[in-house]
Amino acid sequence: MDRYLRMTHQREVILDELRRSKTHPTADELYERIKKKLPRVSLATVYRNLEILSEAGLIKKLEISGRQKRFDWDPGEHDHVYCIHCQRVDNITLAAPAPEVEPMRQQGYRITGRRIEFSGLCPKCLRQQETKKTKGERAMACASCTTSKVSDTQRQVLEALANSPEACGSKELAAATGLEAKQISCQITALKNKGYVASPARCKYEITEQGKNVLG
Amino acid sequence: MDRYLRMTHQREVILDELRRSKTHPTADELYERIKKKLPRVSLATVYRNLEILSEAGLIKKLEISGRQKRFDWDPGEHDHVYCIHCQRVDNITLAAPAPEVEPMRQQGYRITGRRIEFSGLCPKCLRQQETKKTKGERAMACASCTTSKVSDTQRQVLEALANSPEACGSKELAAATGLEAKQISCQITALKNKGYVASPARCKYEITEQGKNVLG
DNA sequence: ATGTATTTGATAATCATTCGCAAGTCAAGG
DNA sequence: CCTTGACTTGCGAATGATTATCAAATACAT
Repeated sequence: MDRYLRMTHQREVILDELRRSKTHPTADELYERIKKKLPRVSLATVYRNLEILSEAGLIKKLEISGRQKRFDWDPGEHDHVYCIHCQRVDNITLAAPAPEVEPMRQQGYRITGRRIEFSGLCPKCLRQQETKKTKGERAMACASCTTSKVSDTQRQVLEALANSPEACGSKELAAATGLEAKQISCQITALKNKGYVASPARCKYEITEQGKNVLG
Repeated sequence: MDRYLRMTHQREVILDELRRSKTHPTADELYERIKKKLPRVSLATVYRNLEILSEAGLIKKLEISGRQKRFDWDPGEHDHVYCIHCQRVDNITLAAPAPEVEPMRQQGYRITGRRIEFSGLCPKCLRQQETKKTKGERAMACASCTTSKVSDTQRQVLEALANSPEACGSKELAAATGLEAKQISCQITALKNKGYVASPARCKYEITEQGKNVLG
């Protein structure tokens, strides 16, 4: 005897919206889409219902690496790949149909679930990566904090800042440049030292006049 | 040319403390232990160094299901089980030595990593579960919100509250009773309706005189 | 229709983790 | 031994994702 579950309008829309998505959206992404149909929904409602629906087995909550959880309209058992660059998650079919079992109750555990998860670069990010020939930039990133001229990476960051209408955080810069958040903060520090970037508020950055000259 | 890595005292202690732990501690657990040796360390330092050390490949960051990340002194490739009840994480050895591969670049992805993760009940929680014969309590939990007498689960929660010297949150109650957080909040609501529990502050609960009578 | 358990919206709270900053350290080169 | 500049640390405040609270609104069996 399961707990009673009402089919409210918002519940319906949430389920419907998830089912029509080919990707595995986060609660937040789903919320943005649902707002278009139900402008008054609360983010909490989306979270609540995703939780309830996955408890009821109608959908599945994916706890892939990373911060945000994603949701899958298909509650059946299957595995995933995620892109370490853009965080996208896709289904994947294993070559060996038999996953693998282990001596039941290994170490005294009673096993009730298993999860297999691959990671790598999705086609899109792969292409992007190849055209950018990253060179040894990454390891050198922090060493370049004091050189007077800006590196390619720093130029990228500066350009992103120049294009932003207002001060933005490192997350946005990471998204705009396609660089890792790690790198961003390091580059920001370097750029601040050079006087090309200013921080009007904590965690917010903007390009200085001096910085614009570098780009120009 | 890797980035220059200093071996500071705190770095040393953090690495040492992780290496001597048989389990896979969270940053927070590690912090608690390290504080005993270095009373002035900052939690941020622990996080920072765990991140740096795992980037350097000296340790490994585990992104197991759940909120907190855990750390493994063994950076070699191996798989894990975690207890869905107490969150403990252990190593596990697979029966089939060859996990499984899939047609490289499936769906256009360039695969660079894979993770296999089992879940279940650890020996300790298994025993605890068996002695408690949970019955159908769980499904009925919310339906019982209005019955006048308290359920076994509610009694458990009340006892935990009675034992607490001050008002406590649902997380603590979950820990004290071994129940799911979900259930706790439901039971708290029921107990508040009955007048056995009061909430002196948001998210904090305490037992009322009336509640104590029920227990007595 | 009606009573009532469930659900919603809005918002505050939580928790794990990260960031900014100023002060402190370290190692190599004078 | 003393500089120097990159690396680190402690601290507190900020972030981001998710969850909880609570009064008001709903949906459903009867």
